[in-house]
Amino acid sequence: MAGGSRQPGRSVTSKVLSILGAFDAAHPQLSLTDLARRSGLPLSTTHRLVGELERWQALSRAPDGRLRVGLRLWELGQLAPGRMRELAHPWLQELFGTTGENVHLAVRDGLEVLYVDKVHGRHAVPIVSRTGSRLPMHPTGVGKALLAHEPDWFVKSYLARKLERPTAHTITEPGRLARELAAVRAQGYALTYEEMTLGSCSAAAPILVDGRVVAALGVVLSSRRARELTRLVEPLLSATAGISRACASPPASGYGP
Amino acid sequence: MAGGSRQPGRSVTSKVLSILGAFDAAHPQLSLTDLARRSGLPLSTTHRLVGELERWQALSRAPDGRLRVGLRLWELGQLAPGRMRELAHPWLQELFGTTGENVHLAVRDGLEVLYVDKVHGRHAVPIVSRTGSRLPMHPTGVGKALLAHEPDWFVKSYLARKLERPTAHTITEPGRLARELAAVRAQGYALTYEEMTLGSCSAAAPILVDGRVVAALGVVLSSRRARELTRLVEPLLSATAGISRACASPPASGYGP
DNA sequence: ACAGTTCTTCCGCTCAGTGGAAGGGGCCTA
DNA sequence: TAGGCCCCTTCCACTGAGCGGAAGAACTGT
Repeated sequence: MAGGSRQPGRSVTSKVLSILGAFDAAHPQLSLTDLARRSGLPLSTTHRLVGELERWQALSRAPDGRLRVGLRLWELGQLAPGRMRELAHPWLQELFGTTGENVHLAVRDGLEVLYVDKVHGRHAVPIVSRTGSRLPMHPTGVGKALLAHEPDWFVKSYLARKLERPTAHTITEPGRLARELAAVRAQGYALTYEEMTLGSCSAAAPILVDGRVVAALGVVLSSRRARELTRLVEPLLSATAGISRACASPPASGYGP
Repeated sequence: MAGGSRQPGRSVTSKVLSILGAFDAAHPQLSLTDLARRSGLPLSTTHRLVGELERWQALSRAPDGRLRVGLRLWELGQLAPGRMRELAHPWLQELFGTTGENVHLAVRDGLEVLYVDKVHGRHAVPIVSRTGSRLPMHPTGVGKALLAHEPDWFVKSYLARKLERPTAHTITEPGRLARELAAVRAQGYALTYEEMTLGSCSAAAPILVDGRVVAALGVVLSSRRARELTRLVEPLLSATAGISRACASPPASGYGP
């Protein structure tokens, strides 16, 4: 038999998606063989599919011949629900302007926070989060701000899992975390002290549109300057208020991230 | 016959790509039927493929049930060759800070400019270009800056086509445009006066890495303030120089847009 | 109630997709 | 120069995944 033992039950689409899914922040470019390995597809199949994807510029080749995500996909990604990002960006800039600190916009996706926008200075800062990266919710400022406003059942099921503990300061004890979240909800913003990364602390606040939390805005700074954090809260809150207002007014339809 | 007259010679991959390709800036969300129409696929086929794409969050649904590009594709797009964008962004911000005007980063893709980054104030500005949008080269500042540094054969073939003429000020006469490009190359930057959009003028300069032009930086402002344009050239050039330096130093590999 | 539109499901035929294997090319070390 | 190794590309005969027309379900407006 020529086809030998194929792998039944996998649609072509799922194969294409396996290929695309093989790329991530840690592996932004892959050789064909690596790609086949990571996607779990036979080399020849990968080869053919990659050819088709390349023709459409969904994938492109680095100078060294390795494959990477193509411009066309970037372009397509720009169409993803992004009015929020676009509207919010000027505020991120303004907040960056007044504070001089790294500013982030993030949304919840599943059980993680997805960073959707970022403004930072050009001087080398420890890169905790790139645009497009994901982190768990409980150790990050934006994550706590988002989680605090989720319905009870959601928080409960979040807390019920085994929580990662990236640093010794991470709060993972369910009772304490629940109290922390209640405080966040009450005061309208979240603070973190080295809960995700040693050396960094942050302040974050939720952005509400029509009473629903759609995103969170966060500021990160070096933990040596932790005491300055409270001074950042006021400009942070005025930025989130501004964004909320901007999002609330226009013809409401389709706010995602 | 059950299959009836299918459409042979189109791979599943190409169908998936037709579906994704049906989305563009003018149609960021589509109903299933529209999607089938625009992609040229039978409704039932579209339906099935959309289902698979949705499962992977490559597509998602707007509150009204229409389909749009999903978060997952945005995330994937963030992996597209973007060191340049990332490195350059702080300079765009700085340039925006010193000039207060809309700042763009663009690359050439095919015969068009693709806007890859943008910094603008929050006050209503006529949105000429969104991140991810395309425009022809000859009427835009960044386009002229990029085109001026392409090899002769490329420019020749560009000029040989029928050139769009979005406004009465657009330069489409090949001889005049060629002279204009020579001037741009000589002085190191390009200026436009209402050549793309009435009411807007711009200045733009190329970004060189290892002697190759990889992108262009542009500033747009209202044409009422056209005489201020020349004052923007110096900060513009210092920004492009800064970006060039930043791109040149680190381990060179894989600069795209 | 009825006509129009959009979405979803069904099903048997068939050809596009499949993946093992073999062939080509580059780059080491001996 | 030969041999070993890895990665990429091409080939081919089999077969089940994909196909799309058609029927039905779910809305919507009149």
